[in-house]
Amino acid sequence: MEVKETYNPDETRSELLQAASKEIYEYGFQAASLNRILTNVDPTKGALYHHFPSKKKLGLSVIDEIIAKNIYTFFVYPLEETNDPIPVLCQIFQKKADTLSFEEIKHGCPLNNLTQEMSSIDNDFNEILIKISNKWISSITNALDRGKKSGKVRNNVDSNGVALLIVASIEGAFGLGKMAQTNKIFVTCMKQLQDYVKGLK
Amino acid sequence: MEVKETYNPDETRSELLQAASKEIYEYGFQAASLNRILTNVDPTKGALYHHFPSKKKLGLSVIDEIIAKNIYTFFVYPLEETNDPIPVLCQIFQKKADTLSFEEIKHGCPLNNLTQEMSSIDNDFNEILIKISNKWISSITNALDRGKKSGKVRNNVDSNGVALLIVASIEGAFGLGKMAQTNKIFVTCMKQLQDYVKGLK
DNA sequence: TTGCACATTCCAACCGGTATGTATATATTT
DNA sequence: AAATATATACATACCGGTTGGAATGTGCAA
Repeated sequence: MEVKETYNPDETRSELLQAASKEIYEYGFQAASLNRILTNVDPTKGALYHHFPSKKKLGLSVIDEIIAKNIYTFFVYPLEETNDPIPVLCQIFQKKADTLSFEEIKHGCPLNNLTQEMSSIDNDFNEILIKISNKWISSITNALDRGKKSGKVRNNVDSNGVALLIVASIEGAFGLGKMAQTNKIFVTCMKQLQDYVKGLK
Repeated sequence: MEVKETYNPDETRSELLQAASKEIYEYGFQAASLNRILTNVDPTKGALYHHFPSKKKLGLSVIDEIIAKNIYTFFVYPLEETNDPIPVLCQIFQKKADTLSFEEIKHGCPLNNLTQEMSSIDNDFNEILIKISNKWISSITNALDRGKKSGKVRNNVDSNGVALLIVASIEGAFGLGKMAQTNKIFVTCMKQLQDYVKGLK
Protein backbone atom coordinates (compact mmCIF):
# COMPACT_ATOMS: atom_id res chain seq x y z
CA MET A 1 0.00 0.00 0.00
CA GLU A 2 1.51 3.27 -1.07
CA VAL A 3 0.60 6.68 0.24
CA LYS A 4 -1.29 8.92 -2.19
CA GLU A 5 0.19 12.38 -2.31
CA THR A 6 -1.24 13.66 -5.55
CA TYR A 7 -3.91 12.75 -8.05
CA ASN A 8 -2.97 9.91 -10.33
CA PRO A 9 -6.07 9.08 -12.33
CA ASP A 10 -4.51 6.38 -14.45
CA GLU A 11 -3.32 4.49 -11.45
CA THR A 12 -6.61 5.02 -9.66
CA ARG A 13 -8.51 3.62 -12.59
CA SER A 14 -6.22 0.68 -12.93
CA GLU A 15 -6.37 -0.05 -9.21
CA LEU A 16 -10.16 -0.05 -9.33
CA LEU A 17 -10.19 -2.25 -12.40
CA GLN A 18 -7.84 -4.74 -10.80
CA ALA A 19 -9.87 -4.93 -7.62
CA ALA A 20 -13.08 -5.32 -9.59
CA SER A 21 -11.50 -8.09 -11.60
CA LYS A 22 -10.63 -9.98 -8.45
CA GLU A 23 -14.07 -9.48 -6.94
CA ILE A 24 -15.83 -10.62 -10.09
CA TYR A 25 -13.53 -13.61 -10.34
CA GLU A 26 -14.43 -14.67 -6.82
CA TYR A 27 -18.12 -13.93 -6.71
CA GLY A 28 -19.26 -13.65 -10.32
CA PHE A 29 -20.53 -10.43 -11.82
CA GLN A 30 -24.02 -10.33 -10.38
CA ALA A 31 -22.96 -11.15 -6.86
CA ALA A 32 -19.97 -8.81 -7.01
CA SER A 33 -20.45 -5.86 -4.68
CA LEU A 34 -19.12 -2.38 -5.38
CA ASN A 35 -18.93 -1.64 -1.69
CA ARG A 36 -16.85 -4.72 -1.08
CA ILE A 37 -14.54 -3.81 -3.93
CA LEU A 38 -13.99 -0.40 -2.39
CA THR A 39 -13.09 -1.75 1.03
CA ASN A 40 -9.98 -3.33 -0.47
CA VAL A 41 -8.75 -0.24 -2.16
CA ASP A 42 -7.86 3.37 -1.42
CA PRO A 43 -10.12 5.21 -3.87
CA THR A 44 -13.74 5.69 -2.92
CA LYS A 45 -17.06 5.56 -4.64
CA GLY A 46 -16.69 9.01 -6.12
CA ALA A 47 -13.56 7.96 -7.95
CA LEU A 48 -15.18 4.76 -9.10
CA TYR A 49 -18.17 6.50 -10.60
CA HIS A 50 -15.92 9.11 -12.09
CA HIS A 51 -14.03 6.49 -14.06
CA PHE A 52 -16.88 4.07 -14.74
CA PRO A 53 -20.46 5.16 -15.36
CA SER A 54 -22.06 1.98 -14.02
CA LYS A 55 -21.37 -1.43 -12.56
CA LYS A 56 -22.08 -2.99 -15.91
CA LYS A 57 -19.57 -0.82 -17.75
CA LEU A 58 -17.04 -1.65 -15.06
CA GLY A 59 -17.60 -5.34 -15.68
CA LEU A 60 -17.28 -4.96 -19.42
CA SER A 61 -14.04 -3.04 -18.94
CA VAL A 62 -12.67 -5.82 -16.76
CA ILE A 63 -13.38 -8.31 -19.51
CA ASP A 64 -11.96 -6.10 -22.20
CA GLU A 65 -8.81 -4.95 -20.49
CA ILE A 66 -7.88 -7.82 -18.23
CA ILE A 67 -9.51 -11.13 -19.10
CA ALA A 68 -9.18 -10.86 -22.86
CA LYS A 69 -5.58 -9.79 -22.57
CA ASN A 70 -4.71 -12.81 -20.46
CA ILE A 71 -6.31 -15.24 -22.88
CA TYR A 72 -4.58 -13.70 -25.85
CA THR A 73 -1.19 -13.69 -24.16
CA PHE A 74 -1.37 -17.26 -23.07
CA PHE A 75 -3.33 -19.06 -25.75
CA VAL A 76 -3.50 -16.97 -28.90
CA TYR A 77 -0.25 -15.13 -29.52
CA PRO A 78 2.00 -18.20 -29.18
CA LEU A 79 0.16 -19.82 -32.09
CA GLU A 80 0.46 -16.91 -34.45
CA GLU A 81 2.60 -17.54 -37.48
CA THR A 82 3.76 -21.01 -36.56
CA ASN A 83 3.48 -23.57 -39.34
CA ASP A 84 3.96 -26.48 -36.98
CA PRO A 85 1.15 -26.05 -34.47
CA ILE A 86 1.16 -29.44 -32.75
CA PRO A 87 4.26 -29.00 -30.59
CA VAL A 88 3.23 -25.43 -29.84
CA LEU A 89 -0.18 -26.59 -28.64
CA CYS A 90 1.46 -29.26 -26.51
CA GLN A 91 3.72 -26.66 -24.97
CA ILE A 92 0.76 -24.45 -24.16
CA PHE A 93 -1.14 -27.29 -22.50
CA GLN A 94 1.89 -28.39 -20.56
CA LYS A 95 2.71 -24.89 -19.41
CA LYS A 96 -0.83 -24.30 -18.22
CA ALA A 97 -0.77 -27.58 -16.32
CA ASP A 98 2.56 -26.70 -14.73
CA THR A 99 1.77 -23.15 -13.73
CA LEU A 100 -1.84 -23.48 -12.65
CA SER A 101 -2.24 -21.31 -9.58
CA PHE A 102 -4.26 -22.09 -6.50
CA GLU A 103 -6.66 -19.32 -7.43
CA GLU A 104 -7.25 -20.89 -10.81
CA ILE A 105 -7.99 -24.26 -9.28
CA LYS A 106 -10.38 -22.68 -6.85
CA HIS A 107 -12.21 -20.32 -9.16
CA GLY A 108 -11.73 -21.73 -12.64
CA CYS A 109 -11.32 -19.89 -15.91
CA PRO A 110 -12.47 -16.26 -15.70
CA LEU A 111 -13.64 -16.30 -19.29
CA ASN A 112 -15.63 -19.45 -18.77
CA ASN A 113 -17.12 -18.27 -15.47
CA LEU A 114 -18.51 -15.12 -16.98
CA THR A 115 -19.68 -16.87 -20.10
CA GLN A 116 -21.67 -19.35 -18.10
CA GLU A 117 -23.10 -16.70 -15.83
CA MET A 118 -23.84 -13.87 -18.19
CA SER A 119 -24.10 -14.95 -21.77
CA SER A 120 -27.71 -16.02 -21.60
CA ILE A 121 -28.94 -13.03 -19.63
CA ASP A 122 -27.14 -10.02 -21.05
CA ASN A 123 -26.42 -9.31 -24.65
CA ASP A 124 -23.57 -6.87 -24.19
CA PHE A 125 -21.70 -9.35 -22.08
CA ASN A 126 -22.43 -12.13 -24.51
CA GLU A 127 -21.12 -10.16 -27.45
CA ILE A 128 -17.76 -9.36 -25.99
CA LEU A 129 -17.30 -12.82 -24.51
CA ILE A 130 -18.17 -14.48 -27.76
CA LYS A 131 -15.68 -12.32 -29.58
CA ILE A 132 -12.87 -13.43 -27.28
CA SER A 133 -13.73 -17.10 -27.61
CA ASN A 134 -13.99 -16.81 -31.36
CA LYS A 135 -10.55 -15.26 -31.59
CA TRP A 136 -9.18 -18.07 -29.50
CA ILE A 137 -10.88 -20.73 -31.57
CA SER A 138 -9.90 -19.27 -34.90
CA SER A 139 -6.29 -18.85 -33.83
CA ILE A 140 -6.20 -22.63 -33.40
CA THR A 141 -8.13 -23.27 -36.61
CA ASN A 142 -5.79 -21.10 -38.61
CA ALA A 143 -2.69 -22.62 -37.10
CA LEU A 144 -3.95 -26.11 -37.95
CA ASP A 145 -4.67 -25.02 -41.51
CA ARG A 146 -1.15 -23.71 -41.88
CA GLY A 147 0.09 -26.97 -40.40
CA LYS A 148 -1.80 -28.89 -43.06
CA LYS A 149 -0.24 -26.81 -45.82
CA SER A 150 3.24 -27.41 -44.50
CA GLY A 151 2.58 -31.13 -44.13
CA LYS A 152 2.86 -31.12 -40.34
CA VAL A 153 -0.80 -31.92 -39.82
CA ARG A 154 -2.86 -34.67 -41.40
CA ASN A 155 -4.88 -33.38 -44.28
CA ASN A 156 -8.17 -34.96 -43.30
CA VAL A 157 -8.53 -33.25 -39.94
CA ASP A 158 -11.41 -30.83 -39.53
CA SER A 159 -9.41 -27.85 -38.28
CA ASN A 160 -12.37 -25.95 -36.92
CA GLY A 161 -13.90 -29.03 -35.31
CA VAL A 162 -10.65 -29.85 -33.60
CA ALA A 163 -10.23 -26.27 -32.45
CA LEU A 164 -13.70 -26.33 -30.91
CA LEU A 165 -13.02 -29.59 -29.12
CA ILE A 166 -9.73 -28.26 -27.75
CA VAL A 167 -11.29 -25.12 -26.35
CA ALA A 168 -14.25 -27.06 -24.98
CA SER A 169 -11.89 -29.52 -23.31
CA ILE A 170 -9.84 -26.80 -21.69
CA GLU A 171 -12.87 -24.98 -20.35
CA GLY A 172 -14.34 -28.27 -19.21
CA ALA A 173 -11.09 -29.27 -17.55
CA PHE A 174 -11.06 -25.99 -15.64
CA GLY A 175 -14.56 -26.83 -14.50
CA LEU A 176 -13.67 -30.30 -13.29
CA GLY A 177 -10.60 -28.98 -11.54
CA LYS A 178 -12.61 -26.31 -9.80
CA MET A 179 -15.11 -28.89 -8.69
CA ALA A 180 -12.53 -31.28 -7.30
CA GLN A 181 -10.39 -28.47 -5.88
CA THR A 182 -7.24 -30.17 -7.03
CA ASN A 183 -4.89 -29.64 -9.93
CA LYS A 184 -4.59 -33.37 -10.53
CA ILE A 185 -7.64 -33.64 -12.74
CA PHE A 186 -6.71 -30.60 -14.79
CA VAL A 187 -3.20 -31.91 -15.26
CA THR A 188 -4.51 -35.27 -16.43
CA CYS A 189 -6.79 -33.61 -18.94
CA MET A 190 -3.93 -31.54 -20.33
CA LYS A 191 -1.91 -34.72 -20.68
CA GLN A 192 -4.69 -36.43 -22.60
CA LEU A 193 -5.15 -33.39 -24.75
CA GLN A 194 -1.51 -33.57 -25.74
CA ASP A 195 -1.90 -37.19 -26.77
CA TYR A 196 -4.95 -36.19 -28.75
CA VAL A 197 -3.28 -33.44 -30.77
CA LYS A 198 -0.19 -35.55 -31.32
CA GLY A 199 -2.53 -37.96 -33.09
CA LEU A 200 -3.34 -35.28 -35.64
CA LYS A 201 -0.03 -35.50 -37.47
CA MET B 1 -54.47 -25.39 -14.52
CA GLU B 2 -56.55 -27.76 -12.45
CA VAL B 3 -58.68 -26.85 -9.48
CA LYS B 4 -57.47 -28.13 -6.13
CA GLU B 5 -60.25 -29.85 -4.24
CA THR B 6 -58.26 -31.92 -1.81
CA TYR B 7 -54.82 -32.08 -0.31
CA ASN B 8 -52.26 -33.90 -2.36
CA PRO B 9 -48.94 -33.46 -0.62
CA ASP B 10 -46.90 -35.64 -2.97
CA GLU B 11 -48.03 -33.76 -6.00
CA THR B 12 -47.56 -30.44 -4.24
CA ARG B 13 -44.02 -31.33 -3.32
CA SER B 14 -43.22 -32.54 -6.77
CA GLU B 15 -44.75 -29.46 -8.36
CA LEU B 16 -42.64 -27.21 -6.16
CA LEU B 17 -39.53 -29.23 -6.87
CA GLN B 18 -40.11 -29.05 -10.59
CA ALA B 19 -40.70 -25.31 -10.54
CA ALA B 20 -37.62 -24.79 -8.40
CA SER B 21 -35.59 -26.87 -10.80
CA LYS B 22 -36.64 -24.69 -13.69
CA GLU B 23 -35.96 -21.48 -11.81
CA ILE B 24 -32.53 -22.63 -10.70
CA TYR B 25 -31.73 -23.77 -14.21
CA GLU B 26 -32.56 -20.34 -15.58
CA TYR B 27 -31.11 -18.09 -12.92
CA GLY B 28 -28.65 -20.19 -10.96
CA PHE B 29 -29.17 -21.10 -7.33
CA GLN B 30 -28.18 -17.86 -5.67
CA ALA B 31 -30.19 -15.67 -7.98
CA ALA B 32 -33.16 -18.00 -7.88
CA SER B 33 -36.05 -16.37 -6.06
CA LEU B 34 -38.57 -18.27 -3.97
CA ASN B 35 -41.17 -15.62 -4.68
CA ARG B 36 -40.70 -15.99 -8.39
CA ILE B 37 -40.93 -19.75 -8.15
CA LEU B 38 -44.24 -19.42 -6.34
CA THR B 39 -45.79 -17.13 -8.93
CA ASN B 40 -45.66 -19.97 -11.45
CA VAL B 41 -47.31 -22.49 -9.25
CA ASP B 42 -50.47 -23.03 -7.24
CA PRO B 43 -49.02 -23.82 -3.81
CA THR B 44 -47.88 -20.95 -1.62
CA LYS B 45 -44.98 -20.20 0.63
CA GLY B 46 -46.43 -22.09 3.54
CA ALA B 47 -46.60 -25.27 1.53
CA LEU B 48 -43.07 -24.73 0.32
CA TYR B 49 -41.69 -24.35 3.81
CA HIS B 50 -43.75 -27.28 4.96
CA HIS B 51 -42.05 -29.56 2.45
CA PHE B 52 -38.59 -27.97 2.46
CA PRO B 53 -37.01 -26.42 5.55
CA SER B 54 -34.92 -23.87 3.65
CA LYS B 55 -33.97 -22.61 0.22
CA LYS B 56 -30.70 -24.48 0.45
CA LYS B 57 -32.36 -27.80 1.21
CA LEU B 58 -34.72 -27.16 -1.67
CA GLY B 59 -31.74 -26.69 -3.99
CA LEU B 60 -30.04 -29.83 -2.74
CA SER B 61 -33.26 -31.77 -3.29
CA VAL B 62 -33.47 -30.50 -6.85
CA ILE B 63 -29.97 -31.78 -7.51
CA ASP B 64 -30.59 -35.07 -5.82
CA GLU B 65 -33.97 -35.90 -7.26
CA ILE B 66 -33.93 -34.28 -10.69
CA ILE B 67 -30.49 -33.38 -11.99
CA ALA B 68 -28.70 -36.51 -10.85
CA LYS B 69 -31.43 -38.72 -12.20
CA ASN B 70 -31.20 -37.14 -15.64
CA ILE B 71 -27.45 -37.59 -15.84
CA TYR B 72 -27.65 -41.20 -14.78
CA THR B 73 -30.41 -42.02 -17.21
CA PHE B 74 -28.69 -40.47 -20.17
CA PHE B 75 -25.00 -40.98 -19.60
CA VAL B 76 -24.42 -43.62 -16.98
CA TYR B 77 -26.95 -46.45 -17.28
CA PRO B 78 -26.37 -47.07 -21.01
CA LEU B 79 -22.74 -47.88 -20.30
CA GLU B 80 -23.36 -50.36 -17.56
CA GLU B 81 -22.39 -53.90 -18.37
CA THR B 82 -21.31 -53.33 -21.95
CA ASN B 83 -17.96 -54.82 -22.90
CA ASP B 84 -17.75 -52.84 -26.11
CA PRO B 85 -17.98 -49.24 -24.92
CA ILE B 86 -16.85 -47.36 -28.00
CA PRO B 87 -20.02 -47.72 -30.10
CA VAL B 88 -22.14 -47.11 -27.02
CA LEU B 89 -20.28 -43.89 -26.30
CA CYS B 90 -20.70 -42.83 -29.92
CA GLN B 91 -24.42 -43.50 -29.70
CA ILE B 92 -24.69 -41.41 -26.54
CA PHE B 93 -22.85 -38.48 -28.11
CA GLN B 94 -24.90 -38.69 -31.26
CA LYS B 95 -28.18 -38.90 -29.41
CA LYS B 96 -27.33 -35.90 -27.28
CA ALA B 97 -26.40 -33.94 -30.38
CA ASP B 98 -29.63 -34.95 -32.11
CA THR B 99 -32.00 -34.27 -29.26
CA LEU B 100 -30.49 -31.15 -27.76
CA SER B 101 -33.40 -28.94 -26.80
CA PHE B 102 -33.63 -25.20 -27.15
CA GLU B 103 -33.53 -24.89 -23.37
CA GLU B 104 -30.31 -26.83 -23.23
CA ILE B 105 -28.69 -24.64 -25.84
CA LYS B 106 -29.78 -21.57 -23.99
CA HIS B 107 -28.95 -22.60 -20.45
CA GLY B 108 -26.34 -25.32 -20.75
CA CYS B 109 -25.85 -28.38 -18.61
CA PRO B 110 -27.63 -28.12 -15.24
CA LEU B 111 -24.94 -30.11 -13.51
CA ASN B 112 -22.18 -27.96 -14.91
CA ASN B 113 -24.01 -24.72 -14.16
CA LEU B 114 -24.39 -25.54 -10.50
CA THR B 115 -20.90 -26.93 -10.21
CA GLN B 116 -19.40 -23.75 -11.57
CA GLU B 117 -21.58 -21.55 -9.43
CA MET B 118 -21.63 -23.36 -6.13
CA SER B 119 -18.73 -25.76 -5.75
CA SER B 120 -16.27 -23.18 -4.53
CA ILE B 121 -18.62 -21.43 -2.13
CA ASP B 122 -20.67 -24.14 -0.44
CA ASN B 123 -19.43 -27.46 0.77
CA ASP B 124 -22.74 -29.29 0.86
CA PHE B 125 -23.40 -28.42 -2.75
CA ASN B 126 -19.89 -29.35 -3.71
CA GLU B 127 -20.14 -32.75 -2.07
CA ILE B 128 -23.27 -33.85 -3.84
CA LEU B 129 -22.19 -32.43 -7.19
CA ILE B 130 -18.82 -34.08 -6.98
CA LYS B 131 -20.48 -37.39 -6.22
CA ILE B 132 -22.58 -37.20 -9.37
CA SER B 133 -19.63 -36.28 -11.57
CA ASN B 134 -17.53 -39.02 -10.09
CA LYS B 135 -20.19 -41.61 -10.81
CA TRP B 136 -20.36 -40.38 -14.37
CA ILE B 137 -16.59 -40.45 -14.81
CA SER B 138 -16.14 -43.84 -13.25
CA SER B 139 -18.92 -45.34 -15.34
CA ILE B 140 -16.85 -44.43 -18.39
CA THR B 141 -13.59 -45.55 -16.81
CA ASN B 142 -15.02 -48.94 -15.91
CA ALA B 143 -16.59 -49.45 -19.31
CA LEU B 144 -13.25 -48.71 -20.98
CA ASP B 145 -11.51 -51.14 -18.67
CA ARG B 146 -13.98 -53.85 -19.58
CA GLY B 147 -13.43 -52.95 -23.21
CA LYS B 148 -9.70 -53.46 -22.79
CA LYS B 149 -10.26 -56.88 -21.27
CA SER B 150 -12.45 -57.94 -24.14
CA GLY B 151 -10.00 -56.61 -26.70
CA LYS B 152 -12.33 -53.92 -27.98
CA VAL B 153 -10.19 -51.08 -26.64
CA ARG B 154 -6.46 -50.55 -27.08
CA ASN B 155 -4.56 -51.70 -24.06
CA ASN B 156 -2.39 -48.63 -23.68
CA VAL B 157 -5.21 -46.14 -23.17
CA ASP B 158 -5.43 -44.46 -19.80
CA SER B 159 -9.07 -45.24 -19.04
CA ASN B 160 -9.46 -42.69 -16.32
CA GLY B 161 -7.65 -39.99 -18.28
CA VAL B 162 -9.86 -40.57 -21.29
CA ALA B 163 -12.97 -40.57 -19.12
CA LEU B 164 -11.97 -37.23 -17.64
CA LEU B 165 -11.33 -35.73 -21.06
CA ILE B 166 -14.68 -36.95 -22.34
CA VAL B 167 -16.63 -35.45 -19.47
CA ALA B 168 -14.63 -32.23 -19.66
CA SER B 169 -15.30 -32.01 -23.40
CA ILE B 170 -19.01 -32.52 -22.98
CA GLU B 171 -19.30 -29.92 -20.26
CA GLY B 172 -17.12 -27.56 -22.26
CA ALA B 173 -19.17 -28.15 -25.38
CA PHE B 174 -22.32 -27.26 -23.46
CA GLY B 175 -20.60 -24.09 -22.42
CA LEU B 176 -19.59 -23.10 -25.94
CA GLY B 177 -23.07 -23.90 -27.22
CA LYS B 178 -24.67 -21.80 -24.55
CA MET B 179 -22.38 -18.94 -25.41
CA ALA B 180 -23.04 -19.09 -29.14
CA GLN B 181 -26.74 -19.82 -28.66
CA THR B 182 -26.69 -22.37 -31.43
CA ASN B 183 -26.58 -26.13 -31.50
CA LYS B 184 -24.08 -26.16 -34.33
CA ILE B 185 -21.04 -25.89 -32.11
CA PHE B 186 -22.25 -28.56 -29.74
CA VAL B 187 -23.03 -30.89 -32.61
CA THR B 188 -19.56 -30.38 -34.07
CA CYS B 189 -17.95 -31.16 -30.75
CA MET B 190 -19.97 -34.36 -30.41
CA LYS B 191 -18.86 -35.35 -33.88
CA GLN B 192 -15.21 -34.78 -33.00
CA LEU B 193 -15.63 -36.65 -29.78
CA GLN B 194 -16.89 -39.65 -31.71
CA ASP B 195 -13.81 -39.57 -33.93
CA TYR B 196 -11.69 -39.35 -30.82
CA VAL B 197 -13.14 -42.39 -29.09
CA LYS B 198 -13.13 -44.38 -32.30
CA GLY B 199 -9.38 -43.84 -32.26
CA LEU B 200 -9.15 -45.75 -28.99
CA LYS B 201 -9.69 -49.15 -30.51
C1' DT C 1 -70.46 -40.74 13.40
C1' DT C 2 -68.36 -37.97 16.08
C1' DG C 3 -64.19 -36.09 17.96
C1' DC C 4 -59.51 -35.15 18.08
C1' DA C 5 -54.74 -35.00 16.66
C1' DC C 6 -52.07 -34.28 12.99
C1' DA C 7 -50.76 -32.98 8.29
C1' DT C 8 -51.23 -29.76 4.85
C1' DT C 9 -51.88 -25.34 2.99
C1' DC C 10 -52.66 -20.32 2.84
C1' DC C 11 -51.93 -15.50 4.00
C1' DA C 12 -49.64 -11.66 5.71
C1' DA C 13 -46.10 -9.45 7.81
C1' DC C 14 -41.33 -9.00 9.16
C1' DC C 15 -36.83 -7.68 9.43
C1' DG C 16 -32.77 -7.00 7.84
C1' DG C 17 -29.29 -6.55 4.83
C1' DT C 18 -27.27 -4.73 0.84
C1' DA C 19 -27.47 -2.85 -3.51
C1' DT C 20 -26.37 0.75 -6.99
C1' DG C 21 -26.43 5.27 -7.76
C1' DT C 22 -26.37 10.57 -6.63
C1' DA C 23 -25.59 15.35 -4.54
C1' DT C 24 -22.38 18.09 -3.01
C1' DA C 25 -18.14 19.70 -1.28
C1' DT C 26 -13.23 19.80 -1.73
C1' DA C 27 -8.79 19.24 -3.75
C1' DT C 28 -5.65 19.26 -7.68
C1' DT C 29 -4.23 20.14 -12.23
C1' DT C 30 -3.92 22.86 -16.42
C1' DA D 1 -10.84 30.18 -13.68
C1' DA D 2 -12.17 26.01 -15.75
C1' DA D 3 -11.88 21.26 -15.92
C1' DT D 4 -10.63 17.12 -13.86
C1' DA D 5 -10.32 14.09 -9.98
C1' DT D 6 -11.56 12.37 -5.45
C1' DA D 7 -14.07 12.08 -0.92
C1' DT D 8 -18.22 11.83 2.01
C1' DA D 9 -22.55 11.06 3.05
C1' DC D 10 -26.88 9.96 1.69
C1' DA D 11 -30.94 8.45 -0.98
C1' DT D 12 -33.83 5.08 -2.06
C1' DA D 13 -35.29 1.08 -2.84
C1' DC D 14 -36.33 -3.30 -2.85
C1' DC D 15 -35.93 -7.94 -2.46
C1' DG D 16 -34.57 -11.58 0.15
C1' DG D 17 -35.58 -15.65 2.96
C1' DT D 18 -38.00 -16.78 6.93
C1' DT D 19 -41.75 -17.13 10.44
C1' DG D 20 -46.40 -17.33 13.01
C1' DG D 21 -50.69 -18.36 13.11
C1' DA D 22 -55.14 -19.32 11.14
C1' DA D 23 -57.90 -22.21 8.07
C1' DT D 24 -58.72 -26.44 6.01
C1' DG D 25 -58.53 -31.22 5.11
C1' DT D 26 -57.40 -36.26 6.62
C1' DG D 27 -57.40 -40.45 9.18
C1' DC D 28 -57.75 -42.95 13.28
C1' DA D 29 -60.02 -44.07 17.53
C1' DA D 30 -63.78 -44.11 20.55
